[in-house]
Amino acid sequence: MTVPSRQSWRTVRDRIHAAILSGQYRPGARLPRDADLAEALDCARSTVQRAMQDLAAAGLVDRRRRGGTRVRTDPVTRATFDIPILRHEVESTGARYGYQLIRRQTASPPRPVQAALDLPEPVPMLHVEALHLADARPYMFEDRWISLQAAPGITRIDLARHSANEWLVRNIRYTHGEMMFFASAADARVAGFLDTAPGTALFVQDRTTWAGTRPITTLRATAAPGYRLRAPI
Amino acid sequence: MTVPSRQSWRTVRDRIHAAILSGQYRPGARLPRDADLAEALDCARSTVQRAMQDLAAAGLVDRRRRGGTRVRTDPVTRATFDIPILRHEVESTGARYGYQLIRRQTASPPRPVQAALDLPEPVPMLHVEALHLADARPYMFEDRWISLQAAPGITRIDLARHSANEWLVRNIRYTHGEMMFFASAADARVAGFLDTAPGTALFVQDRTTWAGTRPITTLRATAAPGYRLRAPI
DNA sequence: TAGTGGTCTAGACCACCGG
DNA sequence: CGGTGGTCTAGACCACTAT
Repeated sequence: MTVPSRQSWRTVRDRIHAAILSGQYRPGARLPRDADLAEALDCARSTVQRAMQDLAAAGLVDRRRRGGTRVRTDPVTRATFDIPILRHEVESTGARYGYQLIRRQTASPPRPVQAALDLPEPVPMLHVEALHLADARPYMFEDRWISLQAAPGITRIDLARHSANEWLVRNIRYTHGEMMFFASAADARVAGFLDTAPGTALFVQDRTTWAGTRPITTLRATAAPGYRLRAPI
Repeated sequence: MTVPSRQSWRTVRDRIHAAILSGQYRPGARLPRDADLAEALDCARSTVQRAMQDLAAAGLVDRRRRGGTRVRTDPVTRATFDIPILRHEVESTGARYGYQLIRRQTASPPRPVQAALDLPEPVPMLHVEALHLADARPYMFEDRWISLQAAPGITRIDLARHSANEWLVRNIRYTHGEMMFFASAADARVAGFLDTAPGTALFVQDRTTWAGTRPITTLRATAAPGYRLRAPI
């Protein structure tokens, strides 16, 4: 008869986690194999498997066929964070979201953009510059290049009213991408948009997305002073 | 008879993902329920479940009991990144790692540190300042406070030879924590350590970790100019 | 309250890799 | 080659919630 032991895989995970925290299994130590843990914890092996999968994803243990499961000697600190639609990010702080188009034109992207998109040769793309506002104050300046091949529909959008950000995220799905975060001193132009002094230290993110091998868009977003990116770990 | 259909859950996931990308299921649309998808894709329901779990974790779909699975209208951009041990981060670039202790003393933490750790009242902690080097050049300046209650063993470590970073990560396990990233202008002292001019825009990360409700350590790491944090999405 | 996802079980075979 | 994790299956019951 099926006798579900009423313990979720999370409980099993936490028990194993606690055992590691307590020092029962030291860094580098090998844990019992799944089957034995399952017996000890009175659950099915697949439940242990599910729990271990989570611990491995969190970077706490390392699992190898034949090699067994070991407590990682050098656990990585793994953080996950969400980049929401800017409108929601702003509104979640209680501020009113605003948006302002600065530039919209078709052009051939400069070398750095070509490189970021892995373009072998220049292809006309849509270049958009926009300012996102929180309570009418500058929040983030966006400099974006959009592939007309990957997102042809973008040309029919009134970008003075709708942010390319939102349209793209809602209409063009990506398979993968890359983000880069760094600090940069504001140049005169960006400083002007963000209403700050040139040279101010600003938080910048570059983001590029693809659908398969086809680039969709690459973006440089420069946040106004005071911006912080949070991530739980 | 058991007839494994030789398709991994990843294949099932990718087929569903492709169907969404192709527009077969538009944003907001409801997907068939797991059981029907399983039949259509000729696999077990648990395989579809595993695939959907991944798509939901990636933020592409939203799953609710009774409500079914829907393509997210506002998919979040979710990034995961690893914060490795600095020694490894430096060495992976081909550079030689160096480490230099600047300060080590027991003291009562200042207000901001108390607040970050949720400390109701001041408690003596170990304060460590150190400089991490890449090929003998400044790489990152670390300003750390360590709970003597959570990590008593740290007092026996020769922090002039071993970075607190490495010892903690190898010996004290945390249950959760928080990271914050932002840009900051170098003050005179940090500028001196990082061999740059005061006012330079620098990439800063604050990191705090707990074991349950007990704080372990809080850290502010200021990277030398040029530092970039990468994250695949 | 009915329908859907969430989880558990027991068993099987496979893929990888260390000894 | 043998042992371990990875995955799949079929079936069952549970938990949540949209209707």
